Amino acid sequence: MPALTRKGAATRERILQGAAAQIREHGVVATTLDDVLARTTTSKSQLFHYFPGGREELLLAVARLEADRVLEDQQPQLGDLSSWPAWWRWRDRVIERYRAQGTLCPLNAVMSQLGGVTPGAQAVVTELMRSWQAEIAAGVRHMQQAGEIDRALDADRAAAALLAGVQGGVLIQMSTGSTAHLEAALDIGIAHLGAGDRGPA
Amino acid sequence: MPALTRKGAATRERILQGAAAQIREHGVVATTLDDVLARTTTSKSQLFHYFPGGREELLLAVARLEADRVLEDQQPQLGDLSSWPAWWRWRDRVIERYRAQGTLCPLNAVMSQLGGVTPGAQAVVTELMRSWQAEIAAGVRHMQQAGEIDRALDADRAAAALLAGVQGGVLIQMSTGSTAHLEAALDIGIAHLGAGDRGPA
DNA sequence: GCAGTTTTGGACTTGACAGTCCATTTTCGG
DNA sequence: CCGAAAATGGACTGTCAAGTCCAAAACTGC
Repeated sequence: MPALTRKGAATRERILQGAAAQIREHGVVATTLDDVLARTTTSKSQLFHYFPGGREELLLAVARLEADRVLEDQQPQLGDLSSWPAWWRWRDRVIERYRAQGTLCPLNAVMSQLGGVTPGAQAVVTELMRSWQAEIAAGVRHMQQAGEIDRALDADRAAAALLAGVQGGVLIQMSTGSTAHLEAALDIGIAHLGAGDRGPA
Repeated sequence: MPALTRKGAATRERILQGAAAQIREHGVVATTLDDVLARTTTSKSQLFHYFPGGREELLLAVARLEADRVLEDQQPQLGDLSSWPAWWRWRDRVIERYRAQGTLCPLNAVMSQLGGVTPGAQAVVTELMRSWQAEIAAGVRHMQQAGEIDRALDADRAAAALLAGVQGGVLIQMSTGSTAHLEAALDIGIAHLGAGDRGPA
């Protein structure tokens, strides 16, 4: 890839964002390169100029974008799990986020397109899970420091279980449209950390 | 659809099973109708004869098949959650099942292909989740009857959370290849029901 | 303002795959 | 057996989308 002019960088970005938007609206399967071009008023040669790997490379770039969004959308709550009310605020944020997203999960869709095949695709999700879990675990440790959670608890393991609950809750929501499972997983998961039942709402 | 001859029924079944196998091995995206035909030594006209809706109808039929497998593969353990050792046996069974399946989840793949678009597709998953959760909840209630679980616990809600944990654990395994999250979700989820830590292995 | 590099437009190639059609063979009930 | 209904083979079509290519335009540094 040659050096990028300011104009070039802008075009590349336009294509990327356009692809992400198109996928969010219509799903991966129904998104063709021509759709993206039409939406972004660019041409084939440009797309392949900035994404020499073609569709696959573009999809991977979109996956990275979406993975970042997932964590950003949970901030600042996720980064500050330092009191029980803060935990419940995070819970509300997560539920609200996915309720708004509806039954279309761009990341999951892109992933099952790229399949376990692509090496880079796995890396994106693995890294997302890693940092997500790390932030939750940090919150657990913080609460342990504060004496709010039993120090005997394995913070990483607890975070892993809670994360799994969230993932599953979202997955189920994709199919059923209901956030009931997500809510149950979060409520019970957090309560299990030692928060008792939900305190002051 | 006209009446099915015995031979006809056999052919239909061969196509269905062949499609399922092909998808399990190569994923949905990489599975074409011609692949299925080649593998099952059938012809185009047969496929469209038995699945007039073409690819989409076939995919949906495969989804139903796989959904059934999911529950069957957990029996008899899932149907007999009547003691703590039984719960842990179920846990082991689930983990073993998904470890064996590896990083390819036919059902999830088929679903994100059919998207939230198809009405029938959602129904398949929704029904799967419903009965899965019902079986878990039945186990919880059984344990409550036996005095092993606090009767104040909401069985359905607990089952929902546990199910979400399992789903998420599996989903994460698809990407990372590790069953760590699945194990954590099951261990902590079951322990939370009141089993304390894992008893006699 | 010149030379080299980057950017752009868009026509063209290629391949693949879903779905159609019809003629032929097999099965089934009576 | 016999006629109707079902099953089968496989060639054919149409479409659609990914990716290639080259020549023209714009931009950059000097």
